[in-house]
Amino acid sequence: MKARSHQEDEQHLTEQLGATGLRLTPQRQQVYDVLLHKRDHPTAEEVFIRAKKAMPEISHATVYNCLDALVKSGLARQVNVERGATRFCPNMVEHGHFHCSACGTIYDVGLPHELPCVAVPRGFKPEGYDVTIHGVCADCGKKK
Amino acid sequence: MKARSHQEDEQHLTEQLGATGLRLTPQRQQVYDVLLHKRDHPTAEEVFIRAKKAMPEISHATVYNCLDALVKSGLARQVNVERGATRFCPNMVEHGHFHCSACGTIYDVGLPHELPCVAVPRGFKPEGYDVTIHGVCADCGKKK
DNA sequence: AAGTTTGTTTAGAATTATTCTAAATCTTGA
DNA sequence: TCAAGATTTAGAATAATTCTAAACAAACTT
Repeated sequence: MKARSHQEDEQHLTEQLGATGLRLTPQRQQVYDVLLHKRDHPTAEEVFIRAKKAMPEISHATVYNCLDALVKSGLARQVNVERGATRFCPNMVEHGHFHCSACGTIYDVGLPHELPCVAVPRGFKPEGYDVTIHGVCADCGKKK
Repeated sequence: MKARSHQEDEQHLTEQLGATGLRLTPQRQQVYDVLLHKRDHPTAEEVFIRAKKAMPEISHATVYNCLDALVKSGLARQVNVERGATRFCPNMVEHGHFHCSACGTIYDVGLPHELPCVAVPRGFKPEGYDVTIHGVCADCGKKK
């Protein structure tokens, strides 16, 4: 993975948001930092809690707004693996998610490159796809 | 698709539920009928509304309970394509979902058979997977 | 068949997740 | 500097789901 300097990071954010007609604000920066810092697919609520540590005045609605802004500009993805809160993932490299039904953890997993050839009906325009694998992770498999 | 008689249908339900330690109740039958009748990936709320037509006394909690029972016994699948209510699908044949970002409709789509070879890390036990394709459906593509 | 256990349903309360609202603040450009 | 548009905020409102305790129902015991 290519490491980016803080400078470059900010530039990247500004560009991606800008391309969608959105501004880079301290709140959006902060929310993005939270996603990058611990890539455990947090819910909006979890992002809110973490963001508040560095920015106590940030509000609930703003976190939702920021997350939406990041998703719209291609800086993060929504992850819906089960009933309940949507989760967020800043990994924009093509990958799937492994959801452990025992501990609930979501792991990023690689995908074969042939996947995009799913047969969508004539006239349908695919723009992206999500793959979720359900099962039991190595840790939970052992514990049992 | 193999058509099943009402008789056979009931037997199938009883068996599948039974294997999970659950009983076939009129409510579960009704909820399953609703799913089979209109396969448009309804939310629990929509199932509730439809089920009430034939069974006015059925409660909200029961619909959730029944849907969970059906999912646990392999008679239906949960479908989570975006933020918001979980949807349900009685099609247990391997397939993916195409989610139209314009109209919100979810279509069942075929999947290539090679898919299961996704590379899960050593020790992980995959039990099933979901594929969702996001994009614009044929109808919405035209309208624009 | 009566009693017991276990599973299921019910209404409604409670909780969780998300969106909305209106006012305040900030940015940008004229 | 002023106006327009974007963003944030607190809190209210709504939506989605789960919980609770009581009533029912089916299956199991004796």
